[in-house]
Amino acid sequence: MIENDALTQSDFIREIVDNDLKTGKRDRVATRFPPEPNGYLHIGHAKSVCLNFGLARQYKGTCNLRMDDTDPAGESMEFVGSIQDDVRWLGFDWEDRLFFASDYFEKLCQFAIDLIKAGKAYVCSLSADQIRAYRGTLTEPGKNSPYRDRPIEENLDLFSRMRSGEFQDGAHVLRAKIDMASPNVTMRDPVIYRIKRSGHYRMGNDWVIYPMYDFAHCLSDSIEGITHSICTLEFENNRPLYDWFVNELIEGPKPRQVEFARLNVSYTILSKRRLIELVENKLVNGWDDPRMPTVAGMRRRGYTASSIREFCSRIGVAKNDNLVDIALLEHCVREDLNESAPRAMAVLHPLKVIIDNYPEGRAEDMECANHPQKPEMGTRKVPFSNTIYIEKDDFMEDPPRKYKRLGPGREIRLRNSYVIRFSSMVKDAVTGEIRELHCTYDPDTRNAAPQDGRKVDGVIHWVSAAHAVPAMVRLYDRLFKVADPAGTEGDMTDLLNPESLEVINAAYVEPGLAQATPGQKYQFERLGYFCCDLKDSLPGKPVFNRIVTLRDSWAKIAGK
RNA sequence: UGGGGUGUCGUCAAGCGGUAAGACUCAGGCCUUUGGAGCCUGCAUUCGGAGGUUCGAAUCCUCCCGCCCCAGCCA
Repeated sequence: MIENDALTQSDFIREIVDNDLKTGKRDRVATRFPPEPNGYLHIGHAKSVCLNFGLARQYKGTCNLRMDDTDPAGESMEFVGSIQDDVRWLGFDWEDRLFFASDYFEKLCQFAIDLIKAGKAYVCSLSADQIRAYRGTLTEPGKNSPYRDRPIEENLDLFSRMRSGEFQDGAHVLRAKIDMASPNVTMRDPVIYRIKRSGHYRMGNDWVIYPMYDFAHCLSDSIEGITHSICTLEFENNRPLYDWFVNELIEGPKPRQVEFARLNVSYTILSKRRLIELVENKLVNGWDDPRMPTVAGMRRRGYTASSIREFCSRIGVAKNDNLVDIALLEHCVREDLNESAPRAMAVLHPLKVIIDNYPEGRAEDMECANHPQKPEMGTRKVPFSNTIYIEKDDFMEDPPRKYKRLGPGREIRLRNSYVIRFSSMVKDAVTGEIRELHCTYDPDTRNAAPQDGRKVDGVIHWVSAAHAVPAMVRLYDRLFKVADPAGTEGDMTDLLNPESLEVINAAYVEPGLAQATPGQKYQFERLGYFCCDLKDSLPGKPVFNRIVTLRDSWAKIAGK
């Protein structure tokens, strides 16, 4: 079912894996995708999911799904559930290997005791501020904590009492004894356990001490027999620490950390902190708002899993800082939907057209192809009558030269129907706004060229006024108005695109769409791809989300 | 001014000493009952800069410059 994947792809990570296999350093590949369940997955996570699960598939290995839940603040089952939904929806399967770092708390605690016994860890009773001060700066070495040389027995006793809840939050921490003068700040006696009485979404109040990422992650990898621990570049500084813990505590084959550049996409933001902000400040309508770069948001918008996979495959994997053009994502979506989405007609901004020489009360069923290049997708019948709606944009009172649509004296083809000619227009006496158009049709042109051989260039879509179904249509656009919001100064709120959502309450769709199934995707001809909303659409009262517009070469000409 | 990483077309990204892939974007053209789709064409004499090694360098060496990450009891 995964058609477009990485089976033939290559990148520096695959080269490393190839080499580890070839030299016999490893005889299998085991990866893991380790999100912290404190938010929803976004397109950046999707890149990591595709990489980790893709590697496993390519090398016939395994990829575990592991919740990296070592800091209870902000973690919840809701997020655990959404993460599973999203990974599964993206097309990947962790089989029976769903793990939780929190399930390793007991083992991790034993590892910490091993470290203390080896004289490589100590309980430090400095305050958070003091620890910071003792750490030194980027250019100056740190100073040893006065508690650094506590006897092993005392450390053991204190750590055990930390665990049993004898001390207040923050009273003590357990630290690795490495090197306060290391030029790499992460090696300056990092904290590995802290006291936190917040309660854990899974473990309840079983624990009051929690391991830090640097300690828990590498050991979780080791426990699971991970061979290649793939993470993003900002953890490169932490690799010596990763290796230090593993070397001190693990025998036999050790996991190898490999870092790649995290994804950035133009006109959006991928920092989890910022996304949480958007949701909590109600700047968007939840994690699955179709404008969000979250997997849930993209799914709701109507993006397909395969187009997201294709995107992840096309952007590659490297170590350069990057800002991938969102146009590439949109391209992947169009490319996929062009193949699979049945066509339909919908009028977003209706302008009434009366065809004066067409018998009133008469209706004809027009046979329409569901896909112009794919006859196997069949046809459908769309009713036509003397009063139709066309798009306001498709008429201009004083059109420019290159405009190929309706105007005074002009003739155009109605898609899947007749050729009509403009006769007159009716304007509002007060506002001057065009109220309706009167046209005549050429009866010989039903799905046929005019008999006299005259050329009709323009084609516009329409819907029969008496038969069309009113629908709500939501037009989504990029969330931010600047290409690189993350790299732009100022309040994020000021950078939001005020036109990222336009709701049309009174659009008209062809009758067949009244019963559209939520999640079904269509191409509304000449407009774009639309998805019947998963949550809000009702039979007879359909709601459609615009997934992405069609490429619009007229907009380019008109914009010049 | 410490340490780690990284600089190849507008944006991603191949390239691994033998003379700059591909994709997206963009610009033209063909075709078309979607100004859609499709098809064709064009788009880095040059690889952050300067030196050097070599018959030959984006690839090796030296120096310089830019950008990113690290001083959470976050991950």
